[in-house]
Amino acid sequence: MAARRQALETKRRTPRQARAAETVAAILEGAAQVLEAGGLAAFTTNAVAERAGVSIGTLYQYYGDKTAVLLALARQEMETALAEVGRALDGATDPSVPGRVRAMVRAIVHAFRGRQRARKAVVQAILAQGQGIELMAPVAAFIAAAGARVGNTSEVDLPALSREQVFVISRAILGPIRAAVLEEQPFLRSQAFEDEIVRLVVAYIGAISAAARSG
Amino acid sequence: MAARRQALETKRRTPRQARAAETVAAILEGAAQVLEAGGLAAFTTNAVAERAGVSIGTLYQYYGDKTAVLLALARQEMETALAEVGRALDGATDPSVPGRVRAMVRAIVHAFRGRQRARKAVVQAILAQGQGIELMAPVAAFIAAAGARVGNTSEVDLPALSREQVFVISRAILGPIRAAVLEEQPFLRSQAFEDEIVRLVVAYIGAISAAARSG
Amino acid sequence: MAARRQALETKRRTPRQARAAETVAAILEGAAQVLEAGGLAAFTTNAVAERAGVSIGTLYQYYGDKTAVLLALARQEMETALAEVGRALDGATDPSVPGRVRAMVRAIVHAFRGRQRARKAVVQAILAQGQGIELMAPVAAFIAAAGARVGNTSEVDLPALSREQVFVISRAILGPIRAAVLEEQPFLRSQAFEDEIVRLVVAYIGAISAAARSG
Amino acid sequence: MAARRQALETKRRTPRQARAAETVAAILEGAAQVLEAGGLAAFTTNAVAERAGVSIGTLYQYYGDKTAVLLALARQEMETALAEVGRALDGATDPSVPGRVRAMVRAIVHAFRGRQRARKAVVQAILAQGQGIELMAPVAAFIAAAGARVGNTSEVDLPALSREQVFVISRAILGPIRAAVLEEQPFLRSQAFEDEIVRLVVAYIGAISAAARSG
DNA sequence: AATGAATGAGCCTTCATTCAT
DNA sequence: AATGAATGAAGGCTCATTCAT
Repeated sequence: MAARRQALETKRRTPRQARAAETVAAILEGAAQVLEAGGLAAFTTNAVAERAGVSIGTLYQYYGDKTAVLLALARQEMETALAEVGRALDGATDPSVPGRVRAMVRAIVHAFRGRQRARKAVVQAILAQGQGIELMAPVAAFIAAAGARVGNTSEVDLPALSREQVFVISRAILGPIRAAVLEEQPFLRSQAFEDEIVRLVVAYIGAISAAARSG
Repeated sequence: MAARRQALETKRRTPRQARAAETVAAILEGAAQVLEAGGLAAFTTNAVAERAGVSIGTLYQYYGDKTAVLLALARQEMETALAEVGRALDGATDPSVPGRVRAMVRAIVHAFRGRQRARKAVVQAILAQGQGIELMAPVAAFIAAAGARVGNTSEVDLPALSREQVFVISRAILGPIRAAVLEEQPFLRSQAFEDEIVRLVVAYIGAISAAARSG
Repeated sequence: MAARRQALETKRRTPRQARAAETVAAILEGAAQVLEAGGLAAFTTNAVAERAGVSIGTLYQYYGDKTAVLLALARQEMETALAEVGRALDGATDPSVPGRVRAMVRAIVHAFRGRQRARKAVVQAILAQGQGIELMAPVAAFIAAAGARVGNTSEVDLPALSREQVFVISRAILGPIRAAVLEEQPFLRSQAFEDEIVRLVVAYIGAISAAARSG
Repeated sequence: MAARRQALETKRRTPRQARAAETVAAILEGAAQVLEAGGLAAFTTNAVAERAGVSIGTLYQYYGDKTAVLLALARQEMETALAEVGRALDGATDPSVPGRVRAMVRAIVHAFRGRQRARKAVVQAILAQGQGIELMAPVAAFIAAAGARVGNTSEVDLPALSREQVFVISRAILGPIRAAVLEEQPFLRSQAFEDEIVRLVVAYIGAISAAARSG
């Protein structure tokens, strides 16, 4: 797992042909399956290649090293989740602040298509690699933007958020969910848990707003 | 070709002599130093033993395997931190709810005696091992108890907390700090960051209290 | 800290290419040479790989663990020896019972292509591993079958043998030879030794036959 | 297990006091128990010392190395067995050749006080150490002497035995028993098995005797 | 583009043995 | 005589990665 050449460029070869695109998809699917089946400990490049039905050589044709595969999988799932959050925000039946927050929380909780073990493993790996920041960046940005959107409502009067506030608000949403995933908490998908996160976030937003008014 | 051994009992042999106690201390200090210097990747049993100034055999006399060393270090630091939090709570100059929360946050932020890399590595390892829950349990219990203490104040009227509430409140404190540690955020020890966490927690407590009154 | 693996399946990967077959042969030849040169104590996987001219990783690509290499070598030599015994029995110039027994004894004594140290080491290892039975089974079966063949002669009238009788007759042949190998007795290949084993076996067969007639 | 200084001198210090004799006995008893409980794989000097209730240092005060302990145990059991065989021979109710052989076989089969696992482990170890000869020597001598005693009967006319004959006759008795022990054959203590060994030995003695008369 | 046999650095762990107390 | 903490050489084994085909 020592860093080699281009550990940050996720892909080594950009697929220009349909066949190659299939191969890449197969590899990521294989990676998710290996993770789901055996967790991080089972995640070896050879295992992924075998599960994906490609040779180990082919895997390395597309991904420079083991980490790149993991990162690519994480990125793919993150984008899917982000898109879902966006969709949830736009199509929220309840356009109030709590309603929107609830929609976001629900979308995030249900991300990763139900593969909880794989999700846990990806989170662990990302954290262990210390690459949490890069991957979290778009999420934080997204949430900051969402915060701005929330601010454009008559309900609350939200000022431009400081970096600490963006950080805290994004962790206030992601943090409890991530922790519940890692700890395999049974209430992850429960209504009560969702309620509390919403309460936390809404209360915080309210506090910021109140401070801005009075300050 | 040989029998395995239990990997969950942290210690293999309980020191009965002063010399042995020194050895154990040396091993944990060595572990912390290795982690601080090279992160998780450098954390090999041989490296720890060498840094500790003991033979690899001695290390294994006290710890059944590599993980046990890490866990012991984590436990030790956690207890130290918990004790500091308790001291901070008792001796808080400002006995108000925000004052107490601030004291807790500050104690946690400054835990691990400033060894940020080691702290990060320990957190990563604990998460990667999936043993986050066990180690976090006393922390969560502590915070829940602290929450109860807060409730016994005239300021707020806090009901008995549900498990989801205990979970969310403990993550609301620990989560942002942990994330900032893992991501090596520069504002970890800043006043602004501390302010925001306090704001988050106090707002949440207020919301719970308000809900209890009206509900 | 890692998952273990099945240790009883001798081969891990079945060679599908000529190159792989050569590698497997090289490993077994290396194993035999290491054993011949240094006995069981020198039999380390690293030594075998080096002697075989392959990397340690390659060795483990074909054999799951150290024992598997030893077992594979034992099996290979056993099969060779069995084939030779069969050839000796069929082509015995003297078709009488003593003649056939003598042919068997001679074939067994001269098995393992003269590598006495390697043979001794293999026998020791097999015994030490407690896997003597499995490997001896085909030999015992072979001898039992040979006994039946002997019975189909006009000379003797041999009834179906009990399991104890098969056991004793096979040990009566193999036992002294094995003991002589292990103890490095100088008379192992001598005419006198051969004579005595033949006498032992023939006398026993005669006694069984006589008992059957009178009983 | 590499040979060190005085691997052949079993004992390092001759006990001159009762306390020391007890210690030695405790060590051998501990060794037998470890062997019986966990086989050869569990036989480590530390385990033996612990089971014996003495410190590892004390063990090394009496036995120069690990092998010495094993050898001492083997020797002790062998002497006990030999004494029993002698008693069996003298007190055999049936003084005929078959009667005496049967008494010997029975005594050997029931040796090692029923600790079959320990017995198996000791046999394996002795064979693996290549020290089978030394330990077998007294047994072979004993059997040769017994053979001479048998010869002094009116029944058979047994000449002085050649070394090959002594070897073969002693293996004809010990070999099947040893093999049955190693392979954990269920019929080890059965009447049928005893019968066959007796038949084998008696037939062989008869054949030698007949050859001497005619030759 | 794909294959998969081969590589080898390096990790974890065991256990016989020593020696200061 | 006894103790037991400490030693450290040595060995089994994994797995990311390469490269000839």
